[in-house]
Amino acid sequence: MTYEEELRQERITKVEKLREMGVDPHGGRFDDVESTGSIRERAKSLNIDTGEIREGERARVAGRIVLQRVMGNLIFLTIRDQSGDLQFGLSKKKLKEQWPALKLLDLGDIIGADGDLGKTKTDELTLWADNVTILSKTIQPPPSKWHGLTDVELRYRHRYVDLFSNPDVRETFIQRSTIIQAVRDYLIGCDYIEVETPALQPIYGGAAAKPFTTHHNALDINLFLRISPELYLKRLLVGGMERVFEVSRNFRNEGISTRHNPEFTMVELYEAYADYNVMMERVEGMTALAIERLDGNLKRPFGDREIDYTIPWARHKYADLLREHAGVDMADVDGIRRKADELGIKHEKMDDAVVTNEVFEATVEDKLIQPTFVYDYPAAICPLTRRHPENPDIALRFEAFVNGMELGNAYTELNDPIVQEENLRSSLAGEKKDETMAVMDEDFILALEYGMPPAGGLGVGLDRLVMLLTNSQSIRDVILFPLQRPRQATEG
RNA sequence: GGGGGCGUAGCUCAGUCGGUAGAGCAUCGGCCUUUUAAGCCGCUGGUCGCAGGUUCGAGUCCUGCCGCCCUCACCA
Repeated sequence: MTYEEELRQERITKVEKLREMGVDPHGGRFDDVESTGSIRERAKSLNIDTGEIREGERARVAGRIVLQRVMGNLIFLTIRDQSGDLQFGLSKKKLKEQWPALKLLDLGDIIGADGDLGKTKTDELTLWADNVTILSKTIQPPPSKWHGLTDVELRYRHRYVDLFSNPDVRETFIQRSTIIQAVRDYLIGCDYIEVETPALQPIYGGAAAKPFTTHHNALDINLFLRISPELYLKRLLVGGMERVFEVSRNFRNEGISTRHNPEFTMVELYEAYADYNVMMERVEGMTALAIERLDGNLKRPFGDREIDYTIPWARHKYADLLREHAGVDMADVDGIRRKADELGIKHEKMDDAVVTNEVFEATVEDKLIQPTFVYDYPAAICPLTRRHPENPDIALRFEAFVNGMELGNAYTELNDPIVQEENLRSSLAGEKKDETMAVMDEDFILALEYGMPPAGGLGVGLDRLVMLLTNSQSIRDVILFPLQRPRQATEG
């Protein structure tokens, strides 16, 4: 038996001992629990004196034992719930009958207690228990009681341990919920409705990415996990749903990095009779509400930088940035190709627009630190976007960048079915076949033929928004269970 | 796929020039009714990621492999 198994066996023995005492080691319903946060708040107005036990000031709390100080017949426990930590005082005098069971408590166990509030002589707010309920006797030892779990691999593989032993991690995911709820509330406040469209799609489209493929047995057909909900949401515009959004889990069968996870969450929205300028306001608006719900601070640290989200964000034309940072004119194809040579980009077999965008990505993107809308993209790489009325080589598209990272992407949507069909039929040299946005979807074209109102559309990467607003350097720190290569069963 | 780094007790980490694998915490046993990472005494705990190689001798040097992190490439 390994030492690890021994430690586990010792705890299993304690579980059996509890059963012999007639104590259920796994508890049950435990009503009317007050959070430790609420208790701390309540205690402020009670003015409990140091060393006082306020008889009759009742409290009922449940949580996990994260620290334990046993002094023979007096035990102090630090109990952690979602809102924070609170000290329990367990005295043999008050808990005579339960004492043998309470001596079996270990770090990591989940318990509940009723008692009077007080303060110890070191002025620590304490629940002096007169009844303790064991809610879950644990058989795995928790990690280091003050370092928590630091091994990054174990943190991701055993996120549940990471969450209860590292309060900062839990706080980040609570903030994630706050941010996404703010995005929803903002859009609902703009008269949007939330919808759900297929994640299993017979044709994938709406983005340029490799899909995951799967198979439906009963229909005997191959399906793709969506890379984007775009083509379905636009069908809803045709159907007369004028403002729709979806919080969409998208799947892209591509590399993993600090900014990419194979499954990620976007909010994608479409607004009839709007355009991409309105979408810029939507990005600003949802971000501002999220910040307001967090701490209201528009100037936020990210790594060693400070990002200022004050509205309005900077707006720059794609062509202007290309001229500024690459020193070439967007219409100067030869100049762009010379620059591509300089940058070591192999562009011989690429379409002009693809080369242009390669140069843009290499020279401009990492310069866009403060929130910036880059607008008016080369039309050829935007098959789903309406053309500029004065220049058919320009598409009414913007991308939002923060800290050199693409946060969002928006169009004034193309609603001309004839042009849309042409765009989907033509593929660009230099684009990989399975990674182009130009995948023909006959039913989508048919929908457009029935008439889609002019509209603005927008997608915002919510994982990346959460990264930025919570100062998280890796997308894995804002995704609860990021993809990891599975380990053999030998791993604990 | 290229480059760099990491992998030692349940957890957090040391381990010098190649010379008997260590500490703290946790666990286990003992003392303890006001602790705050409680304290004190005693014990237990190891496939040094895996497999080879060099060597009288490898946690340490070499090769291959596995996993993770960073980075470049890839990637709306």
